[in-house]
Amino acid sequence: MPELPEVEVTKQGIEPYVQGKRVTAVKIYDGRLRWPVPKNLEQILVGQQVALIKRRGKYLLFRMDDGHLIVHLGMTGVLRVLKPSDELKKHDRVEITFGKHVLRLHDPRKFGAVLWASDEDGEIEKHPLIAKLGLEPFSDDFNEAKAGKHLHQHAKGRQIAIKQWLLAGQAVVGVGNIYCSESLFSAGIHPEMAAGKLSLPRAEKLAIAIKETLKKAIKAGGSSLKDFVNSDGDPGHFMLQTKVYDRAGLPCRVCKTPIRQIVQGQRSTYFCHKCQKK
DNA sequence: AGCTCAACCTGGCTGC
DNA sequence: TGCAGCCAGGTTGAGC
Repeated sequence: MPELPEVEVTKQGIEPYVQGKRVTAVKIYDGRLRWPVPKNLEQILVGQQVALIKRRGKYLLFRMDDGHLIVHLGMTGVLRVLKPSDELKKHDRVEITFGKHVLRLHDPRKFGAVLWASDEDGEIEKHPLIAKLGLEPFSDDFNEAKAGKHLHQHAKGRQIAIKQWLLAGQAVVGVGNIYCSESLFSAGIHPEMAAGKLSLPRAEKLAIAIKETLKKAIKAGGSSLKDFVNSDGDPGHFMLQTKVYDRAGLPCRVCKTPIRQIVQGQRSTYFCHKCQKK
């Protein structure tokens, strides 16, 4: 599920149950995630309070007394707030208890991560996983005046296809595989164009497209994942109205030309070859 | 430094 | 039904 919108919606959903609360227990059901979950996580966390939760790219950073709990949902991770008595489900990996509520990470494919970054190891912004991330799409550094210039500057000289460049998240974070195709469509940019060919006007158009796409998706995510306390956690069946993603062969919603699917960097890309120009 | 590609892991779907 | 093969929202790390 998780691209930036889902992570943002997850953050908003769990915040009321977690912020200001103190950890009373930790259980690791299967710690073999992307990296091993620290074996002593319980020892570290119990007694510590969550000051706040920040989202950085697709990472959730729980500000604790002595450091940060880093959580990433990978491809299939879901964080839900439940009651301690709620039945464990297959693929539940880690749970953190805050008195009456537990936060459970459910992650079938185990690409997610649960890590501890102590304050003793320096600022969280300098953590190896965080340091090289691009700008936050909704930050002031990526505002209307700056965003296009930033993208233009960052793409300069790059030979890589713009789809892969954008997806890499070194210019701007949070644009996953779905919203990457969607944003490029909205900006009228062909995914195979060399990133370095991005003109300033088109960079500005792309910046707007990215923000609009993510903003709409956050709204949609909000309607698809509404009740984090619900013990069955069914996210519902909200169908995202994509313009190109997963629409291979179907008519473009603008010009009716069949949508094409190609593979770039081992990932599917969808686009309209008539609406999107190199 | 930039780029490509394999790898991590499980489940669901398609087609024989 | 069964089974092989392919695909999937992310990201790193090795190797050129």
